[in-house]
Amino acid sequence: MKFVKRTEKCGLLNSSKIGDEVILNGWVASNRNLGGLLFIDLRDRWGIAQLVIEPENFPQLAELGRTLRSEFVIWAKGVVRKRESVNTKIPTGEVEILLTDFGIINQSLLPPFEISDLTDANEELRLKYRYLDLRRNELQNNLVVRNKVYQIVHKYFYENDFMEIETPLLMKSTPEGARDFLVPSRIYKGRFYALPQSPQIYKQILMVSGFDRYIQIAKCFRDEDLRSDRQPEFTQIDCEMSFVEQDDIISIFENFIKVTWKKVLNVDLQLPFARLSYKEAMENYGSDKPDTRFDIKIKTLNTLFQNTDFQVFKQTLENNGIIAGINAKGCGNYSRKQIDTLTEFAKKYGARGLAYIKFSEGTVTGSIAKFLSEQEIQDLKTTFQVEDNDLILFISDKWTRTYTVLGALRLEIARQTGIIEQVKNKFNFLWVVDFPLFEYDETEERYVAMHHPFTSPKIEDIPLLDTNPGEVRAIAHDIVLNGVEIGGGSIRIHDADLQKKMFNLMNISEKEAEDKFGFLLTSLKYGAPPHGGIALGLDRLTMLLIGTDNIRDVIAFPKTTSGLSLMDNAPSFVDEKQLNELGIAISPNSKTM
RNA sequence: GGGGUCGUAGUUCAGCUGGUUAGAAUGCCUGCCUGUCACGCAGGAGGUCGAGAGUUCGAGUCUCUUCGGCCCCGCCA
Repeated sequence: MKFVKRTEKCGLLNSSKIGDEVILNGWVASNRNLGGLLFIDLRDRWGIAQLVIEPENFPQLAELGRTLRSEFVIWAKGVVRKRESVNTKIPTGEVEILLTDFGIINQSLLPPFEISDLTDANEELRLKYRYLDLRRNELQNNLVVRNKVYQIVHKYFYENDFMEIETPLLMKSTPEGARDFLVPSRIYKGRFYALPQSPQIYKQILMVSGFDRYIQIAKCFRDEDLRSDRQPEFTQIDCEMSFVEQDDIISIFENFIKVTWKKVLNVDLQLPFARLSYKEAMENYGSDKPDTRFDIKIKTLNTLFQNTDFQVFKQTLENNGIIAGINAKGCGNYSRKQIDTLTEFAKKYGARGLAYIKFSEGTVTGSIAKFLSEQEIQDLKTTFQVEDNDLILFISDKWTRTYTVLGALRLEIARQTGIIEQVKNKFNFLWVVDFPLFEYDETEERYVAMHHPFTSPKIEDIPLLDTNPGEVRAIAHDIVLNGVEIGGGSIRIHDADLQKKMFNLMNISEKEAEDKFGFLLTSLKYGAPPHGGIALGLDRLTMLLIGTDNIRDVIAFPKTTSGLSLMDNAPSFVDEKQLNELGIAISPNSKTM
C-alpha cells in the first residue's frame, strides 16, 4: 500500500493556495456522487477539505472514486481552486481540490457508527471502538484543550522556578486513604508494590532534599468505586513548595488558574478568589465544595425555634442538633408528589424526613404548618425573605447531616427550577480553608485525617490536640469551581515529633507508623524545611474548561463506571504460568466471569 | 456493598392489557443523476428482541437468574 506524502493538511487549506498543486492525506469523511461530478470530503486532524473528481476529464479517477467508502485512507493530488458554491460552515469552504490523481492507501470496514459531530451512538459502543470515537471532532477538541493545559503547566511552573521531577509508580503500600492497586513482586514472592494514590510522600521527601519547588503532571491510582467524574487512574498537577505559608501556595495557583482561563478560554478572572472557612461553607451552602453561582443559602434556625412546640425540632435542640432550612423560591405550587420525590432525594443523603411549609396566596400550608406559632411564621418570612409561592424546606438532625442534606436539596432545587441552566456560563472559583484536621470514623471508632495524615494543624489549635482533637483545624486549602472540587492541599508537618503525635491520635501504633512511614519520619529528622503544596485534578480542570460533566470525555482511553476497558477488555485473566511466576493462586470462589 | 434506569435491524428508537409475517428513521447495497456539502430520486438486503431458565396454548412483552452500559448513595485522606 504505497502512499504519496502530503504537502498540505486538509483542515488548513485556504484561498491563499488557489492555483497550487497540492497532495493531501486523510480519511474519507463522506462522498457525494452526482453522476457527472464526484465530491469527497477528506478529513485529517486539522479539519476537512473537499475533493472533486470530474469524470468527463478523468474517467479512470471517477471509476476508482466510485469505490471509495467512509473511512478509507487515501492520498490525493490536485489543484486548489475556488468553489463555484462556497460552504460557509467550514473553514476550508471557499476552496476545493480538483483531483488529477489519487490512490487508496487503506480500506476500512463499515464503521459501527458514523464518525460525525452529530453521532448519537451510545457510549458503550463508542468505548468499544474508542479509536473511531476519537476521530470525532468533539473528542479531538477535548484532547486539544487537555494538551493546552499540559503546555501551560510546563511553561508557567518552569517560569516560576519549579522543577518537574518524576516519582515512582511502583511504591510501598501505605495504610490510610483510598484502597491501593497492588502489583505483585516476582522476585520477592508474597510482597507487593502499590501504585501511588498520589506522589504525596515522595514530594515531601523532595522538599527535604532541597528542591524547594516541585511540580509534576502525575498519574494517580485509587481502587475505589467510580462516578461520572472519577476514574481509577487519573492525572494531577502535583506541587510542593518549601519555606512557604498557605498564602504563597494559594497565590501561585490562583495565578495559574487565571493564566489557564485566559489562554484556553480567553476569559479574564478577577483575583484573588473568595475564601470561605469550612464552617461557613457548610453552614451556608451545605457542602465543602459550594456552588456559589446562585444565591440560595441555608439558614440556621435554632434560635428562631428556641421555644418551639414542634416535638421533632424540640428534640433536635435538646440533642444539640441543628434545625436549618432553605427557601425554594417559586416552588410553593409543588404537588404532594413532587414533595415526596424531594423527600426521597433527601433520604438518599441520610435525612430521616423532610419538613416543609408553603406560602401561597397569603396562606401557610404544609407538613408542619399547624405546629408553628404566628411569631415563628413571621420570623421565617423575615429570615427567608418570603414572597408568595415560596416553599421552605427544613431538616433537623446532627450538624453534618442537616447541612449536607440541605446542600444537596439546594442543588436539586436549582436544577429543577432551571437556575443551574441560567448560571452555566459563570466561573465561581473559591478557596475553602480551615478544614477540621480529623474526622471521627464511626465504624473504625477512631479519628482519621480529613485531608491526609501529614497535614499540619493550625499553630493556635495545637494545644487542642490533647484535649479536643475533633476541634483542631488544619492548614488545608481546597480550590472549588462551580461546586466541583478541583484541587486540595495543605501545609505539611515538618517536625517528626508532631508527625508521630498525629499517628498516635489516629490510633496508629508506634510500630505500625515506623513500619509504614518510617522513611518519612526519619527524613523529617534530617533538616526538613517547612513545606506545603497542593494538587489539582487535571481531568476535572479540563472537564470544566470544555463544559462536560463526563470525565470519560477528557481521557483518551477511559474505563467504564465498573472499571472495565471495553476496547481491550482489561482487566483480564492471566496465564497460570504468569501466576506461578508470581507465587499467586486465585482462591476458587473468588473468580468472576 | 446498596438503589435507580436502560439493553429490539449496522445505528438511534417505537412496539399498548401477552395474540398473525417484529416496525420507523438513518446507515448499507444496486441503478440513475454536473455544484453537492445531512445531495437528490428509484429499488433492495438486513433481526439468536443482551444471555439463560420459568409461567403460558402462545413471551420482545410476565417472573427469576445472569452479563453489560449509564446515574446516584456508601466509598474516594
